Amino acid sequence: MSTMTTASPDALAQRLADSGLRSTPQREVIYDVILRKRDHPTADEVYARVRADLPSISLATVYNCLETLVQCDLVRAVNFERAPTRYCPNLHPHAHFHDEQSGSIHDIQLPAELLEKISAVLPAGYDAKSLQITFRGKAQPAA
Amino acid sequence: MSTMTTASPDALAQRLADSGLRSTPQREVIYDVILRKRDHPTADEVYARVRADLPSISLATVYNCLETLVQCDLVRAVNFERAPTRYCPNLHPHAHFHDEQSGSIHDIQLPAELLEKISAVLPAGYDAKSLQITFRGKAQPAA
DNA sequence: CTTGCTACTTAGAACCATTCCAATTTGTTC
DNA sequence: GAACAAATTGGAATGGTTCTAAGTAGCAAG
Ligand SMILES: [Mn+2]
Ligand SMILES: [Mn+2]
Ligand SMILES: [Zn+2]
Ligand SMILES: [Zn+2]
Repeated sequence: MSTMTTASPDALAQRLADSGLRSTPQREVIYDVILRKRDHPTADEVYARVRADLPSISLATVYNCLETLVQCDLVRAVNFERAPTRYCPNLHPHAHFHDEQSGSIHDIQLPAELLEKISAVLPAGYDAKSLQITFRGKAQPAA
Repeated sequence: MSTMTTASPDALAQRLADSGLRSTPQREVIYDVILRKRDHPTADEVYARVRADLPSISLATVYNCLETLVQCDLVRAVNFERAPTRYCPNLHPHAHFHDEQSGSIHDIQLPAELLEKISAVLPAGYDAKSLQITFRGKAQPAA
């Protein structure tokens, strides 16, 4: 299978190599931190978590590594309004639900059938490379 | 009819009064500028256009007035990634297509039927107040 | 009218997520 | 293990937006 959606930590070295990049402790720990707790942390939150393992890492490196992971398609960057960018390890096509109460982000699975219907709404001449769908409202903690 | 989608310039004074706010030259010109050219200008672009009529307006006032218009539901604020906020006079529910070549934003009409299908994808317990749909890609100048 | 009250505007400082920069460190290749 | 390239680092810079404090303008009694 060619598209991997829940990449293992080991996939990192391979992906980096494919792009002519090196595997470094910083990149490994950052990727690991994002895979482990599958919320949608900001760069600052990643920084805080990574420092447990790498106390001397710099925030600039966190930004650099996150950018690298995004380029390598191992992580997605998602934005809500003008709030700090968040990072998402879910590579399936999915929507985001932003809970206004808690500030938390929930992934919403999207049936392929629906994605097609949405893309079909584009007039001729429009060629969409990406589609972003964001809900905002109240989310009950599901039982 | 209760919901107005292409408000006249005169609607402004009424909407402001409804919220206990005053109609000012700055608010009138800014609203007018956004209605006239229905692209999706940034605050800076609004500032540039408004200065033709009000050369001494300040950028802070532009931000203040735009915020007021958004609160009064006369204009919508839309964000693309972390780029400067853009302002949209189209109050119909619609998606946005961001043309990567030109940087321009195009409104995409959404059938109510599709909007329902999209909202239906939310699990029980999720109550969405707003939905944002953004395409990104290449758009041919339609004939 | 005038006085007082409040809303509004203004210039500039502050904010803050992110990017840039120059210097150092690290890893890889011969 | 010298040479070279890639990556990391701390700190400065950036830039859209918000804040602050002072000034201005419209309105409501008196
Ligand atoms: Mn947010
Ligand atoms: Mn943009
Ligand atoms: Zn996600
Ligand atoms: Zn629009």
